[in-house]
Amino acid sequence: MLSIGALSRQTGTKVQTIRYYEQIGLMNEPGRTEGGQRRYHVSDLDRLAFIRHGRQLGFSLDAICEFLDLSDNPDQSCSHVDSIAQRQLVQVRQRMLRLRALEAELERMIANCDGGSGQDCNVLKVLSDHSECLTDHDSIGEG
Amino acid sequence: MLSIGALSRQTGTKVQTIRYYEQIGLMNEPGRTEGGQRRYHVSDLDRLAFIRHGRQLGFSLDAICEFLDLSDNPDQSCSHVDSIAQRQLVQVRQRMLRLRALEAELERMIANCDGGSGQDCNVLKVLSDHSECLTDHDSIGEG
DNA sequence: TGACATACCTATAGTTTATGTAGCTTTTCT
DNA sequence: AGAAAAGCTACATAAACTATAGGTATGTCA
Repeated sequence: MLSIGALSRQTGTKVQTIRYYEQIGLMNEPGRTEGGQRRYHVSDLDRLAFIRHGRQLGFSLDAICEFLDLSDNPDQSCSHVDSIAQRQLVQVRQRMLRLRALEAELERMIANCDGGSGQDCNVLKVLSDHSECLTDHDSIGEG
Repeated sequence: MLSIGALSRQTGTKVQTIRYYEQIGLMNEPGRTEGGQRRYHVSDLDRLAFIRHGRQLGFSLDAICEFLDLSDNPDQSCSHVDSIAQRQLVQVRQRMLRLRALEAELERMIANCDGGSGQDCNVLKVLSDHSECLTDHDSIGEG
């Protein structure tokens, strides 16, 4: 049996966050000691690790909820889950492209700076460029 | 001159969000019509597009504020610009590293998912197996 | 010109995903 | 036994939006 602190340490999740996940129904209510402290099973640890991993990959708690549902009743089709992951991958790739542009611009600015003359800053230009982003307007939140 | 709705459509930003950005000082207060409606210049559109792209890349509004400062006062002292740019560059590179790891994982997830039943859904497998995960533990929020 | 739909306005409250704090209780360690 | 560490609830705060209510402007079509 694990205390909430043990769970916290082993998953890198704040204690409060674990309680929050319980509150919103993402984690099951665990058993309690006589004195009222939470005690978890290893399966809870797995579930929490799953959730955190999903968050690290950028999935919303809602999406993770769907993953967990599928995992709880594995007879359903997983195509929906798959499409969520696909969408996430598209976003990740778009972000990388933009980051590369931004990296180049920052490097250029820093180089110019060393040269000592007055600089022009194109940071805004590289990221305000609309040409390659017609498809992802709705992609800030995830689904 | 663009209405707030036009700005909204062209950048994929909710009208409320644009007003929110104005409220917190990220967007300048635009001119108004006689009747009190906001009217924007194309430069506002660029600025907003920049902000949205920055957000899509995971930068906080604070960080975006710094970028905008660089762009607004390009004749600031070199050392100031340089230090901000350096710091942001570090962030950008960290972000790219993380995204590369995520990309690999998402690819792994999606591979072999034929939309069949959840029994052998790779997405779920990848999410529950943390061992091959290269992403670092504390990297969920942004800097 | 006038009606009407649509877009816009302000103000306020709610959402998501947590994190922080206060004041008290339980567990654990020596 | 007594203290320190960890846990408890409840409430507050944060960032970055998003929604709603109730009213006003604007633009278009007859």
